Amino acid sequence: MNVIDASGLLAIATRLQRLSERLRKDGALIYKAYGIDFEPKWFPVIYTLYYKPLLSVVEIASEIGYTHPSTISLLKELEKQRLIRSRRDKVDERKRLLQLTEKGKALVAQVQPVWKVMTAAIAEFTDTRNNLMKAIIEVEEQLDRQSFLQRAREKIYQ
Amino acid sequence: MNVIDASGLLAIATRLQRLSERLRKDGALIYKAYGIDFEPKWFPVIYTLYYKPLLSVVEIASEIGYTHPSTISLLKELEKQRLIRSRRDKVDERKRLLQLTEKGKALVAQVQPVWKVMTAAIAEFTDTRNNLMKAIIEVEEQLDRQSFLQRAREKIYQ
DNA sequence: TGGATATATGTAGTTAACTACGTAGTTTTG
DNA sequence: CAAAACTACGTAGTTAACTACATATATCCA
Repeated sequence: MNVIDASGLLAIATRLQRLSERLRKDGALIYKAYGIDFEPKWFPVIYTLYYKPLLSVVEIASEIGYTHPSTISLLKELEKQRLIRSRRDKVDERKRLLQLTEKGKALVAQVQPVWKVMTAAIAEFTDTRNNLMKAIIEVEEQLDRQSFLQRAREKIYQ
Repeated sequence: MNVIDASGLLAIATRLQRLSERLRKDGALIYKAYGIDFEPKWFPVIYTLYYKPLLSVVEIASEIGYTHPSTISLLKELEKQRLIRSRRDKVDERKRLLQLTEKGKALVAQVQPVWKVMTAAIAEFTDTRNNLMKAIIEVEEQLDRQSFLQRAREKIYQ
């Protein structure tokens, strides 16, 4: 047992990050194992545009929970891959509207079975006494109610 | 509800990362609120050297679960801050042994109460139906038994 | 109705992790 | 006991996120 794992709740951010990276790395290998040219980091944008086919840059950023500069660089990469394309919004000239190309839609069709397998695999290893996905949702709810910072501030005076 | 949150288990890596960053950011603000010059990223090394006072670069890297180049850059920063110091191992000249300086130990003494408050706050918002820390530990156990990749591979032929 | 404010996008630079590779010292082995 | 393999550390370069700032368009209000 290493010291960090033994530190209990204090290292929770580090452990969340470590688990995330572990899953992401295997995710990349799974796409490869299926012979599909798809990177895990593309998932949020592609998945979002599949279900909401025409969105602006800021709308996508908000959907996927990234900042807009991060989103822009993702979008650039996906446009270079010809998986998405954009056009100006006629009504609001500031906006650039993004959508999947035919190639992008074909890729989604190709990855659908992999997403199904992944979902099944994740369901398998997160089906433990304390369900990870539910725990995440519950903690986010708690934090929306009162943030980590606010809670810590309150405890100063106790 | 955004598309990513609605995607269920598929976006679990993204959501783990997002939660981690949310906690880390608030962590930084909490240290500041207490008027302590301490960055969340220092935690793994400082905490490890507090409990295991003399370790080599690779030993620290392994303890905190980072690669050794990442660890080296963290160590450089902490040496610059004069919170840790190093010396060659007399027995094995390849090794560099790290330890906390007096300043480093004093800083630990100073942050101890903050860590206590943080632990209490984290315990509070993770005390939900599905306990987040326990869920992480359980999932890591599952993955040690059989990785995400292996599980996905098995499902190809089903 | 035009000046102030807000919103949408974009660019530049930073950061904190990573991989790949190189060198030096230690251990193993034919 | 010397060559090969391994281990420890370090550097260079990459990546994927971020913040800060800039510009253009739209909206609001005095």
